Amino acid sequence: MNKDTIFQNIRNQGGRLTRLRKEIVQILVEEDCLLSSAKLLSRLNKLNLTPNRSTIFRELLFLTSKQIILKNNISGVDYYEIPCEQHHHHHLVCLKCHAISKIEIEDQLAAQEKKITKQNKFRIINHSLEFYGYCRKCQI
Amino acid sequence: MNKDTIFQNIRNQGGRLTRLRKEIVQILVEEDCLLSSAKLLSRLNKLNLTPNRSTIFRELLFLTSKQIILKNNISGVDYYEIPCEQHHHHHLVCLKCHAISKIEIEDQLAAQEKKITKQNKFRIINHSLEFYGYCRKCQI
DNA sequence: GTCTGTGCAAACTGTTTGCATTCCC
DNA sequence: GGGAATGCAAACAGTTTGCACAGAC
Repeated sequence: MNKDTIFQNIRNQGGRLTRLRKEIVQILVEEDCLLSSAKLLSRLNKLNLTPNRSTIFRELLFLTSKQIILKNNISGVDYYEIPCEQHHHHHLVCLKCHAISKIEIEDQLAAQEKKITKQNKFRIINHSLEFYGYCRKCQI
Repeated sequence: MNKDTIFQNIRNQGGRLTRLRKEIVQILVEEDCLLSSAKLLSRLNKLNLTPNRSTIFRELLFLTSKQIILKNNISGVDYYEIPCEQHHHHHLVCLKCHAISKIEIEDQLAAQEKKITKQNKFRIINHSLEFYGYCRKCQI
């Protein structure tokens, strides 16, 4: 999803296009992976935008509620990303430096979900799969 | 792993067997699924044990460090369970009532891990897979 | 002008830490 | 008796909320 489509989407849903909101979308589009509120804030600071943290949280809540971004809590902190409609992906999480990277693997999880739903009477909405370990830099 | 083996294991590693510690192990063995510190505390209360919360956290840290239990953070809160050596399992997490249940599915994740490690120079230690949705009771 | 978005301060949840006391072995 | 375990209070991180003001449309 490119940023202008997203802006249109926001307008269509009655949202306003403030500088902050546009920059946040821009940053998330460019990042193309999970980003924490703290990292997002420091990115904004570099653009001379110094919003209050509560504003960031509210903005991320807004974008999540409009289904523009997805929230994923990893080890206690919330991360956000723009979903990629074609390829559902997973993440590699470094236990030392906490870096997160995307990974695309073939899995039959979508197929499994149907089976699980049937067998367990549990209606699955989504899933999250993270691999924890040590990234290249942190292995030594 | 049964509780007496665990007690022996604790003794062997220099840990003491206090009433609290024994009850916590007992509760986790019986639960046989993820339990939060808060739920654990309320189970203990029913047994007329009213430890301080910090004691609970320290106890769970102790058991984790001794590899007797595993910690899994889901949506911002830590859950603990006694690992099951034969079958690695995953979890169904209800988005409404937050109930967590075990699920065993055939996956090739162990095989995938080797491939990922090779391709990404990322040494995987473990993974976590959770399915989010609505449990039987919460589906209306 | 209206209603959404924002800043500020304060509350909140889950977890961690320092220090003095208790009690297991 | 010595060291591990515990209670208590206080700190901490990440997130949420109430209220007043600012700014997009």
